Amino acid sequence: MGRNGGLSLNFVCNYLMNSNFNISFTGEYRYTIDQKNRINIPAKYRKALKPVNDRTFVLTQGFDNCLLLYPLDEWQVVEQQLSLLSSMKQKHRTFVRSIVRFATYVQFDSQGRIQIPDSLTKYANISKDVVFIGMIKKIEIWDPAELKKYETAKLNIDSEDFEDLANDINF
Amino acid sequence: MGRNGGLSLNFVCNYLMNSNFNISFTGEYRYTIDQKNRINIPAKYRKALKPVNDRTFVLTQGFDNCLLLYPLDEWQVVEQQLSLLSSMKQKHRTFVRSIVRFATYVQFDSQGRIQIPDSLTKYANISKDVVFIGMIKKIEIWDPAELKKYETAKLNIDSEDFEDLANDINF
DNA sequence: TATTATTGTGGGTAGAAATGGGGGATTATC
DNA sequence: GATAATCCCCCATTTCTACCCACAATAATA
Repeated sequence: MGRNGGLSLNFVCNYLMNSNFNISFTGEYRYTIDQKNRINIPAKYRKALKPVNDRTFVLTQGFDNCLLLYPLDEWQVVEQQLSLLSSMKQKHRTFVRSIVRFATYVQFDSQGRIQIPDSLTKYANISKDVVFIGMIKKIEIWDPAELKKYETAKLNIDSEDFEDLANDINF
Repeated sequence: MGRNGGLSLNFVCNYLMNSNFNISFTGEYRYTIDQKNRINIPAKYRKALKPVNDRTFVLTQGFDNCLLLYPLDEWQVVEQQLSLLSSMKQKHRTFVRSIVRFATYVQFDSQGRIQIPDSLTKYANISKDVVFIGMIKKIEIWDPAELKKYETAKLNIDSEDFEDLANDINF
């Protein structure tokens, strides 16, 4: 910082490009939702969020009854792609609508919480507890019961597929 | 700005990201129309509107019995495109006419409301309630019943297409 | 172990947002 | 020119939400 509280250009550049902020989202965390539909975002995720994002995520519907939380800049990539789809084609319109329709900009408060719209808690069957799962560039939010349901359903997934994929990515 | 004239980090970040005016239209909101045919524009959309637009949108017919609301500057892009179509071709003329003919400039009042012409409420079957759906660069306005009708009709859309599209855009 | 910082959860409150309605100015219609 | 219709600005009320403070639980540190 400059001596009078102003920011030097070097400082800002370093801050913005600094590598602590390339940290990805990993791990699993469990939290509770309060009466005002607020949930805490795991501190690790908050710390991993680049400052350009200005404490904002985009929350939307994912597949399999979970919610997806994108850092603002990651979401803008998605949007960019979506905007390339033609609004003349019925199929494309429907697709864009189904994704964007539930997307909400959420900025966490000074306590680190975001508010979840009713439509999304309903979609994900969220009532009391919530599980965060880091997915590298984005975050999944599950109701614990839904997650379990999904897991047991997928337990007998062909483990060869799994191995194939693992090989593909050099895991 | 900081209290002593220095720049806060948030301010700098916002400035670098071109402030909050790159924010797009997302999410879904429900409002009611009043006796004077006025509807509130969701505060989030108003905030996302660039100041150059001077509180004005262009309202017109969309596909699927919904209305479309373009920020003025986005509409100008559309007009630009339309003007490239040949006026020699009958098909083009019809297309241009069908879009432009119902386009109305609307400026929201100090309460944040716009007024909807009768011809458009009639087209979209709007009577009492209204659903706004953000579509990134534009906004759709639906009558709830029409929307539902449309949704149930599209429920049996090929879900493979859906997954393909989702894969394409890395969602 | 004692002490301090951080994190997660609860709740109150000022200000913003949503909605309804009045009334003057402008425009349209006869 | 008189009347009606419409638009635009203002005010009022209720609902909602962003922001604030508080505090317990946990983690970190001396």
